[in-house]
Amino acid sequence: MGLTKTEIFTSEQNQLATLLKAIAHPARIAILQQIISTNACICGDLVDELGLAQATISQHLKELKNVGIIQGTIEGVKVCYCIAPSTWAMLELLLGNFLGSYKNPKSCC
Amino acid sequence: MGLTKTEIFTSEQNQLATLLKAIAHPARIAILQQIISTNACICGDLVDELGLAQATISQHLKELKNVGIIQGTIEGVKVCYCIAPSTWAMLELLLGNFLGSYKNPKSCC
DNA sequence: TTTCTGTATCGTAATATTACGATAAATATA
DNA sequence: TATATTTATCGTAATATTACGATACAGAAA
Repeated sequence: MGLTKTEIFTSEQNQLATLLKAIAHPARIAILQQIISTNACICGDLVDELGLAQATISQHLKELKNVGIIQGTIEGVKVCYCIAPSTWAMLELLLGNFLGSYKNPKSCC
Repeated sequence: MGLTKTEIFTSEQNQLATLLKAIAHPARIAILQQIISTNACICGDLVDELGLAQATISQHLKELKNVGIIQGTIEGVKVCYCIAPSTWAMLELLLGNFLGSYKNPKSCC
């Protein structure tokens, strides 16, 4: 137990859940907001911006990278991260389908 | 450790993360889709529809209820669940702000 | 009242997540 | 070459999540 039973769900449900889980943490939301706002990519400035240890930030970046939401390129000693457009678009698509399926109707209860 | 440092993030970041975390599981996505599609509310039919034990479904419903995404009313022996419109709207708003802030530009790396 | 039905809760095992210090690895600079 | 800078990884402690059997609880039906 303690293990999500992915095999009983559709790949779309699993995919959306995986992407959402990657975003469902305030630190990772903050990281993404930083990457977006400094539209040029950001590096380890994140450690200064947020109040988390360098190892923790690196771990969060790894999670975002693993699901493909961000991508990084090495620039000398530093690493430059940015949003991966295709995954971002996929997230918007899946979420749009999901959220849009609820047509705010007669709330029945 | 092992405890998210919510105090260093904005309430908006924390709120969005909390809502997303509630949704970021395939079983809870499936539950919400069932509730939405049978626009009349659904009860413990969820146990038949999904392949999870009754205790597990009840636990997932509790999580969705705790963050206010669904609401339930007792109907005799059964319980009728439906989407809570205001929380759903809040989620759409916060997510729209967040996802919309990325303007798919010159992916810099 | 007794019994059945639907749901919630308790307890628990397996696993995952979060955070961080310490350290390694890689590149730049002196 | 030696040293500093930046990032990744390892190890680990604290906590959270997922799933389920067992059981409790409440209302309906017999």
